[in-house]
Amino acid sequence: MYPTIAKHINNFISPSQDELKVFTDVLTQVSVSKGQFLLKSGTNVKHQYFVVKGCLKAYYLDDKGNSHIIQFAVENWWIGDFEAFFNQAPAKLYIEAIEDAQLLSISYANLQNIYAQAPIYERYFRLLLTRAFIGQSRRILSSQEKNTKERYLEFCASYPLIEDRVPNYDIANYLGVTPENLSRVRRSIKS
Amino acid sequence: MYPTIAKHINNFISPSQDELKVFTDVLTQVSVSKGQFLLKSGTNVKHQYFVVKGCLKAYYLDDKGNSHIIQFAVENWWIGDFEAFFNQAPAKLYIEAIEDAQLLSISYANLQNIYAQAPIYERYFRLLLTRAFIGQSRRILSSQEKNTKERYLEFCASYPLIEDRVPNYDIANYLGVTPENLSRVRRSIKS
DNA sequence: TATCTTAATTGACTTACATCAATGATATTG
DNA sequence: CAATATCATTGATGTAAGTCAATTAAGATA
Repeated sequence: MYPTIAKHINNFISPSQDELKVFTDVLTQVSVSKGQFLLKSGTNVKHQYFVVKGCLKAYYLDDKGNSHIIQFAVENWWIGDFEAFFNQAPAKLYIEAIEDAQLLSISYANLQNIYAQAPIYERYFRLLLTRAFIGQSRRILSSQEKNTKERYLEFCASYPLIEDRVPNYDIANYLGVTPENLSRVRRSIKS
Repeated sequence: MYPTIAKHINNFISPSQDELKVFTDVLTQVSVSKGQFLLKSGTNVKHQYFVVKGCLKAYYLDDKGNSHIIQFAVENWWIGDFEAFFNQAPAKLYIEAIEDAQLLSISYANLQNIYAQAPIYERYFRLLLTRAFIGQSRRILSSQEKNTKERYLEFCASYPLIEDRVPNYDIANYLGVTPENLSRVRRSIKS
């Protein structure tokens, strides 16, 4: 049952068969085609999503109508509007499929039940969060310390799987620069 | 015993008296005077610190010799080189007292014991991490979406307690701008 | 209080990146 | 395959913020 996510969980914790079942039993399969939305700003956030197959982006649309990509997700990543999920508030993010995607979703209510039934998952999400927190710290540092060229190279090194699956303007957006600027930077790298 | 941190813990979880004791029993009191270091880059990171009194900053010194403030901490905040602590690796950060400070420290080994003895603390740190993760997400978004003036105003609104305790050049550094630029921005706000 | 040090401000100049506009390259679709 | 839309690249120009240098203000120390 859901071998992909089971394997992922086993990378962080060592649940018993029963504990594993507690988790996988409440998962639901979800599919989205390229260009479609898994979540839209303003709607209620009931789920977090684990990517079995495909590629997605999570972005914020600001007052001026500019989008800001918060996160990409490929296989074995969790994605969602984490803040809204945690606070059970309306979404501030859009989540859109960059490729056709298959996901597993878990609801807020089910996750709370899991924490009660199998506290080992407190640890699982604590470890996931730790990793995500460290990743974000690096991103903040990087944005202050490095210029666009360095950040782009770092991005390519850190996300070799993602780089070729995501259009350039999305990478530029993620890095917080214009596609024009990224284009020039990429040319300067080649020469 | 350590009422400050006990109160903080009770904001997130509801431990029994015994569980609370498990935690507070292993805490150690630490003091640092203004200008002194709680941690220096390259040293082993054995502890995380809870601020009972005072104000500190955590910063990274890059290859070019520029510092980048990652975090400020005042009363009731945890501070440390979280990545190094988690990976039990040498510190990349410096932690320096901006005001004379009193802290409580917890060692890595003790924390692992606590997780085993009182798993409720998995939850405590999961919730702390969740909050910190959301805060970082906001900081990343803010740095992309907003100009210096807006970010400075946001900083003042978000950290009213910290603003008056931290020198301007430290705030500028945290925001990722020069003190000169922040000075001009502040003037433009007054008028 | 006077002295010394450190921080904040201001001015002149430079630069990295944004913006606007046009062209070239790739996909997508009838 | 041609037509059309979308994305990437290139050029010209504007601007926010950086850098360097000097001055003023505020703390610290004797």
